[in-house]
Amino acid sequence: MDLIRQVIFMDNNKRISLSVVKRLPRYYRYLGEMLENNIKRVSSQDLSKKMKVTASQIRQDLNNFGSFGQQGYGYNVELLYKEIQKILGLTRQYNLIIIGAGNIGKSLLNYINFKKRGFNFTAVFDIKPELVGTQINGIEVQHIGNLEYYLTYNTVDIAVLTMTKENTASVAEIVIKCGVKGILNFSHIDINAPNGVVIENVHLTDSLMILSYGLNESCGYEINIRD
Amino acid sequence: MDLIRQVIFMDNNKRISLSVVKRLPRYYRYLGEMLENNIKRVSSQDLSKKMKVTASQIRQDLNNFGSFGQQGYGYNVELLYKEIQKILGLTRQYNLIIIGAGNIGKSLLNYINFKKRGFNFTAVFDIKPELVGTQINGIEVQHIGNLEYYLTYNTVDIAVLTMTKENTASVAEIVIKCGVKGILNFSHIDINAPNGVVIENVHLTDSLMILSYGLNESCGYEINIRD
DNA sequence: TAGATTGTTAATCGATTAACAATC
DNA sequence: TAGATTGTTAATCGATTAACAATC
Repeated sequence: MDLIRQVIFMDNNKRISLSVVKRLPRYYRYLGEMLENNIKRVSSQDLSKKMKVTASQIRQDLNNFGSFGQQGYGYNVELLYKEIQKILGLTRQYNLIIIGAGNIGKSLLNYINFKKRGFNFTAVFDIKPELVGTQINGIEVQHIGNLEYYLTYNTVDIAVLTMTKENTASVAEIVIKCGVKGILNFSHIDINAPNGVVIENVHLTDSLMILSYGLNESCGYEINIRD
Repeated sequence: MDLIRQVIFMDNNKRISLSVVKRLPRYYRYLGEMLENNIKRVSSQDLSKKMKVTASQIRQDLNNFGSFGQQGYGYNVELLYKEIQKILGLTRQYNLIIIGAGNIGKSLLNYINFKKRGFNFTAVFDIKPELVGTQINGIEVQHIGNLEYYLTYNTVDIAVLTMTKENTASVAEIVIKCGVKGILNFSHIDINAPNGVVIENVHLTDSLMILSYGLNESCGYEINIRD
């Protein structure tokens, strides 16, 4: 759901559209699988068949960031994998906090893959007094009142918002004020973010509604969605 | 991440692009809020300011489905809300099953809003024997071996896949074979679906990677993403 | 009626695909 | 070298925005 034309400006004035950026994790995943299967090289055509995109798009996408292939040969899988890793910023570690120790918050904390990728949860906050002091996957839940203090003395890269939508606006304000530059928003409400703050929304209800639309053949639609 | 050009064909041969469909839940949400606040009418311009999209886009989007406004007046909030509800197929109930009783599966089962919207969980399956027979929010976990039998004798609209990616392909195959037409896929792998089956992917790792890209200012990017 | 705002056509803009020269 | 495949430019396609006649 694009509010505003979504672009990322590179310092050399070349614009990388969000459509391109959103495809990178998928390339990264396919290349990772090939790497595991000991596949050494891949042409844009090979990859296009596997991924069901055009070879043209793959080459265009990659060439936004540099020339990683070789004419007549294709791409070295490991090299390209590592390049995309760098482009995506996955060579560093990130500190994440969760605000809202409900069910979704808990599942994220227990999801082992994030740590493997360099996304480390360092703190959890909740508004409910009865949750404060309890441990989730080794992290003690703090009261939301501590949030601002915590942010002042700790570096946080990404705040994950899993609280009710009523509190989202005020919490987002604190988090942004304290310099957090990335927000993963699970609450079903929009966040007003200034430039320089990146927001990713995960709206499960929206996803179900889109499914619902697709399923609703009673009104005569024929469906052909993929994403 | 569009694999294939994403369109939905209406029976009158007009194509509704997925970009349009994906915006509908957001319109629906804003109209719902207005309704709660007793706002009776809204012009495309009013709405465009609130939602930070162009008025033109709103009118174009809506006119894919019919003429719901009135010149010189705008749109009746309640009427438009109900129209979008109908378009999205939210006037009926859906039966959902969850395959994978892990943390994400559990949080979805406990998420009260789905029921309110007509999305009812009717069964849960898992491969782990120790989980079978336990209750989650009043639903007994069944062994995955029962899945095919269950699908044969019960109507299921949407299967939510929250298991490990290793089992996703085989489970998806069963589910599709048994006639389930909607899949909400949380596992980090692509599902090969035939025409007529709608898939929504929720790839949390991808979302984090996109955030990571946006945060990575060290390589000189200036960021301006919204979604 | 006059003002406002839709529905819709036309113009623009951006993203995808095709084509091909460069070159490994 | 000959064949393959990239990087990149040009062509196409689709989505967004602008404009305005219709009309409430």
